[in-house]
Amino acid sequence: MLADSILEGLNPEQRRAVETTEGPLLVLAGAGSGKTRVLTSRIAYLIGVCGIPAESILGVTFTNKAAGEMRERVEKTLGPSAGGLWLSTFHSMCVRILRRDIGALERSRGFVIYDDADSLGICKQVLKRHGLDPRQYEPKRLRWRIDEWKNQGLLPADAASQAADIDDELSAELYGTYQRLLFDANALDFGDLLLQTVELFKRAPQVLDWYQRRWQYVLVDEYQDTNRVQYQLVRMLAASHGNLCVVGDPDQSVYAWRGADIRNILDFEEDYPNAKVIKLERNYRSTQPILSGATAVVENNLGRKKKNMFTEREGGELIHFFEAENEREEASFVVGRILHASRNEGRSLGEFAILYRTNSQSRAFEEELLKYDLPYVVVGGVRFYERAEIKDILCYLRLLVNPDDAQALSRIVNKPARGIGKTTLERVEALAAEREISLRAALGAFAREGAARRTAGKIREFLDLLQDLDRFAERPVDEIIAEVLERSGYMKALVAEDNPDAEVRIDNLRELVASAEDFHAVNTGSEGEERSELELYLDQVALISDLDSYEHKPQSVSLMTAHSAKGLEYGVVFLVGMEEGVFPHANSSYDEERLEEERRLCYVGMTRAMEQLFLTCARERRRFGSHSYQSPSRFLREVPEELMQVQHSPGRGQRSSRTRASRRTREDRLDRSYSQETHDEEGGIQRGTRVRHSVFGLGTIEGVSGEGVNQKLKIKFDRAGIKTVMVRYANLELA
DNA sequence: GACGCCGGGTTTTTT
DNA sequence: ACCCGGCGTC
Repeated sequence: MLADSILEGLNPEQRRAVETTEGPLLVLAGAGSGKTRVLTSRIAYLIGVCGIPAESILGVTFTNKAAGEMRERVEKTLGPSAGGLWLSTFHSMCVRILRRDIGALERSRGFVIYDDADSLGICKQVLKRHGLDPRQYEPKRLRWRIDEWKNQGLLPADAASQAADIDDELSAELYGTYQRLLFDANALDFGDLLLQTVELFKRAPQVLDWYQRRWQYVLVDEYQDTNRVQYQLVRMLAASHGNLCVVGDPDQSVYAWRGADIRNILDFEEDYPNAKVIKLERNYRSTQPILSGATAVVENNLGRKKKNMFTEREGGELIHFFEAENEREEASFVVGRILHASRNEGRSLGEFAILYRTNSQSRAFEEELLKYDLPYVVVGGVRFYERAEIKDILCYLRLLVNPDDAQALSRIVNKPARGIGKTTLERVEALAAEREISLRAALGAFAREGAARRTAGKIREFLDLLQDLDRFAERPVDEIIAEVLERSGYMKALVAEDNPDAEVRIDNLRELVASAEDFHAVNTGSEGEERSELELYLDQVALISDLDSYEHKPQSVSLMTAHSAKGLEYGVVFLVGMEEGVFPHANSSYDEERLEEERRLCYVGMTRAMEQLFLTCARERRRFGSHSYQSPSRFLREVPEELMQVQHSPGRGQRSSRTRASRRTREDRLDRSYSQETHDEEGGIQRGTRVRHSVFGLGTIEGVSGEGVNQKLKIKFDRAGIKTVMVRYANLELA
């Protein structure tokens, strides 16, 4: 009965992938082949049909979002019997393991997780301690090198023994110092979460044994994106029983730059000799021209495992191609098509996605969407938890959990300004290094011994503040944050700034408090946890990505990089910026392997489309503030001509007939309309002014930012709430 | 120690 | 064009 309902609607290959429960299994799942469905059905089958307890199953994905969706779908099929199932990302799985068992490595379970910025800060410290000039040996390069080693599963000693030249030897030594500083701060960086878990399993076999017994069935999603450490981790976990199911698509491997090793999936059959292989080649997503076009592109990669993808969605529109004069025209074309299709084809805005190679490309499209008041969501870019003000407050919180957190301490020691500046901090850091004590201890010591009376007083005040805050550590997180904002004087200092920029930051902090309230509300159920709410909160924010919080809004256009779009699908996709140097990216254009990765990324982008796919490029584009002229992407030439249909600029003649002169008039016209609009608003713009917006109605100006044509207004509308609009597009009237 | 100006790098993709 | 860090001035 249950078996039937789980297997119902699966094609023979999918069904086989679900029913082959024992032993190593590789599922090669092409784009749109129902991979997630297979994974969730398989889990449901293991629990509901084979009678495997949910807690014996481990499912690993790359994003929290994917894990959450999978859990949701399994629970829908099975109800409460899915409880105890472990579905998580590699990173959060490792955090949970380490929180429980890192004691076996003689480390404290109360470690904090360092993000990229913290790691970079440590790198700077390392260079300082080795007396190296950061201009000569760049902190970023060191950070990158260390990350690379960690992705390969190498500790400082391994790195040193493999060093090929003097430069590598030095770097390996710096890596050693880096690890010591992390250790002293009781911190682990992203790479450590994986690396130290492998290390734990190596050094404490009884711990590994415990997890091997616990998880009798291991599933890994997006296996083509695993790096060497993740590979080792999976191998260790599945070693005793071999019940390992990995799902992936070599054609969608786009994270080699982050250490992903495509060999992991290509060599699976060698690594696990009795492995079974199932290919899912039937595409349920895209129409024929889209699938054929995308496949034609990726077939230009050499050394690729051949797949024969097919779709039953015969017919369908050809792939549309549009070449714009510049990025403004490109954006205007895309948004024009969205307007047209949403009005005439009855599509909701949520069915459209604009995909690009780099985050910086979002801007032109955002401005154009703003112009027509079309709601949109940008995924990625500057992440919420990385904004300066948010990080500041999180650093205060981190210090409540881990007083040794040197990065957190040095970040907030003078935020808000409290008279403990750079010079003092440098002296304290030197003292900490010299006596091998924590930064916090060094602060105290400096106040007692080295500091001028004035400075000593300020340091004491600061240390008192931290101590004062400590008593809130066990309270709900939103309350702790509120206390920090209040008692540190952080909020007061921001309010005193009294400018639109500070107001945005205040809003962000309010949002932080609100999201912490949510966390508290959701989290109150899990009482039995021995870890405090604050600790759980910090773990979560450290591992959350922008993509995780991306909710598909049915009434908003989605904007994101092709990388972020992996695993998602949309009715209409615009893959924009198809120019040499942009896509493929200039940095990847001269290396065959990297170029192939760009090509796979193009394949990923194209296969996100279900019914309509638009490829666009611009002849001219502003980059780094100056003009650049690029030829159309080579990937465009790789799409068979008969699958493409050239679009022409709306309201204008054929491309060939367009002359410089006619373009000139157009630009003149645009220029005129801008200056006119700006002129209309002159003198009327300031806080408190009442204005009327054609869509949002009456509102009060709350803030002004930007200059000239880029001037933006933050307006509190009586009915529509607070919105930021660009003056030149908003069509405002004084009310 | 705070503030402001200047110069250089930046935009590759992110758990 | 923008952001950040470094350096000089107050």
